[in-house]
Amino acid sequence: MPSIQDVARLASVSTATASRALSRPDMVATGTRERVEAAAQQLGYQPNVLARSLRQKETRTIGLIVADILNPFHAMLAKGVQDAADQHGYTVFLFNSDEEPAKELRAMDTLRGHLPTGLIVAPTSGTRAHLKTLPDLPVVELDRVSGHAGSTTVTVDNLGGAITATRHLIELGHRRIGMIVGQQDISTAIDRHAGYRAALHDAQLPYDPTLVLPGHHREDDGYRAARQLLGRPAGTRPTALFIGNNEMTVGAVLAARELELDIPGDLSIVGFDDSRWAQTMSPPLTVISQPAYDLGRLACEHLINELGQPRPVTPARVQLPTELVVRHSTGPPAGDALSRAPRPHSVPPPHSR
Amino acid sequence: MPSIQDVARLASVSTATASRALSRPDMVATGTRERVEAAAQQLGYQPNVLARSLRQKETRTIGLIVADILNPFHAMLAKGVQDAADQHGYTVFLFNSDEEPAKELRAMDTLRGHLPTGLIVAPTSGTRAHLKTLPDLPVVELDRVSGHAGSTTVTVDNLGGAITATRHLIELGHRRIGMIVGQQDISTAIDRHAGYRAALHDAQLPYDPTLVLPGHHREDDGYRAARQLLGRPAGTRPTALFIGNNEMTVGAVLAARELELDIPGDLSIVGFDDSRWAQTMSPPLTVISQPAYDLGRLACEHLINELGQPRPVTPARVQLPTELVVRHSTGPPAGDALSRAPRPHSVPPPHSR
DNA sequence: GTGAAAGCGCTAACAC
DNA sequence: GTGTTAGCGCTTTCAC
Repeated sequence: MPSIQDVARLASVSTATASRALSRPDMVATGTRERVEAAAQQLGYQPNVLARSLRQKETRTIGLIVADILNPFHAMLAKGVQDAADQHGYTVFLFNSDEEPAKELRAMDTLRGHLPTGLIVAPTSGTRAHLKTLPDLPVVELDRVSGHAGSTTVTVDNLGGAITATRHLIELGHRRIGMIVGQQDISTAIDRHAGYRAALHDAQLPYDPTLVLPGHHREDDGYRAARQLLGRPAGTRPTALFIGNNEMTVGAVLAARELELDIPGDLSIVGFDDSRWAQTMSPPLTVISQPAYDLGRLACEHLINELGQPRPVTPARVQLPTELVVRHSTGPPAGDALSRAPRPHSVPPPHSR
Repeated sequence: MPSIQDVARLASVSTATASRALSRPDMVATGTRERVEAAAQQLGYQPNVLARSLRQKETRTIGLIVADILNPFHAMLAKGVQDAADQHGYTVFLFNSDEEPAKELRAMDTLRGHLPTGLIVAPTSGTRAHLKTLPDLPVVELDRVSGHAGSTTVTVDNLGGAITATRHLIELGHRRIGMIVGQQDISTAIDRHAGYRAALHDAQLPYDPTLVLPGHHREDDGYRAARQLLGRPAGTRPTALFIGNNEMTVGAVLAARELELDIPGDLSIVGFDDSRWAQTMSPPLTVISQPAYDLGRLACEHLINELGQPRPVTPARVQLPTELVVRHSTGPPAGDALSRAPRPHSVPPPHSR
């Protein structure tokens, strides 16, 4: 790798001039600039980011910690962050916490040594404590909030989304609506749970805690919780399910299939977060959709914007709306309008394009 | 951030000794070592990776360029790479090429400035040329091969997988088997196409080029190609489709649904690459499955292993097997055993767990 | 076993 | 406008 010394020598200038010519062209005579540029070009010179960062104490690097890159929602968050970072000349260090606080802490330690200019994190239950190890780093929390005082947050309206989802089921005539909820130390799970309760309350329906089962956001958790809820004797079994995240929804749908329940004839399902899977599933799933890409993009842009500024006393709170997308996994409960006889799965309607 | 100077001062030693105590404990007296460790602990010292890398000319960083992190297959590759890197104390810089050679080149330029210890890349059509800009960097090509002479490659047996897939359809009685094939400047697409031809040839079936449509690996390409193939008049329309990647398979399935074709009654489908979508689709899809995680893991481990060694004349070629997973999207052609009357979609069998 | 000193490649003060 | 020089934080000779 040629260094700036090589470039300077070839252009017959000092390294300082070469450096200026390349990073502050206006501080240098036109002829000199051109000579330096030609030399750099000829040698295929690429500045050593390490040396520059060490000197400037500024790496133009952003740390990103998502919970699980295999989850399409998180992959989309990452994509949004990366595209925005790219556009502003920042490089992203991506880490997975796999929802494990310990892994998240390891990622932060590694990151710390790389002196990122800022950090974007989709929090786990440990994040609030872990962020204390990075006192001077600008932090944006993405999708979930940890409670750390100094973080800017970029989230969706989880409460509103959950209310809308639950209300949709209520309006269809459901009275026994189960919920599969995420870990109660994760903000999104708490908010969605609260929304569910609020919608029931608004409709003057009782909140039955036995209809609410917890999971850890994984497909398996959704499967197990659904088996348990749907295994209840007829009459106490929920006629509809609101499920707190995308992965658990998959599990719940598989459980319903295994029990040969017709969706939505025997059971209505609303998931949180849209995906191709939800769209092409049969029947296509009614969901609360989230603007995942924009969430990631905005998190990154807010972070970069804040870098110049002094730290405000109250960090920004960005909240994006969600949207109810009604497809074919929700309908009136069986007792209402339809016979309880088992029916074949309906043919899914053509995918709209 | 405390520096090693701070640690040294607190432990009343020179920076040299502090450095040794932390990275080469055996070169230092036990008492000294303990004092330094205590000081480091107390200050929350984290070595500055930039300074270390600059000095050692070795960053313990691996560049990873995948085609599309939103594609679950590529996300899984990335996960495999990252887990392995993590385990060996390496940090991964992840980039997306989005299948665009220009983006790939940009990623490589950025990467170059960060002096990665090695590079893992899922090639685009431009990779072979681009790698010439990184002459001394150990490179592992992942999933696809670019033709670059110096790269170790970690791939699956695409030829064998395609032969198996096509033979499976032939054995079911299909004679008009269409293929939707990827870009013919991507090695996997070439190999899968060749496998398809080879299997036809082995069965003494003619190769009909009008039954083979190209796509650029995207869902939309699969959709369009399938519409075209399935729009042919009955009698010349293929009774089965072998599709060259996961995304295009989604598009093809949606096209078949739109045409209200029963799968597998009217049309058998085999996809390349398994996924949760393929498993939970109705009907569950017959696929050639690939060990994506292992592919990523092995790519990383090979790269790290090679770092010490001198560059061998002939780089390693690692090839992992694929596996035919027969589910319910393949069956005998309609003319053979079943009526051509439209039938309702069959109820998908319970998901095995 | 430990310390002094040099230097990785770069940029920013400071001269001129 | 340009050159000289110092120094970012670290590791590594080379002395002792």
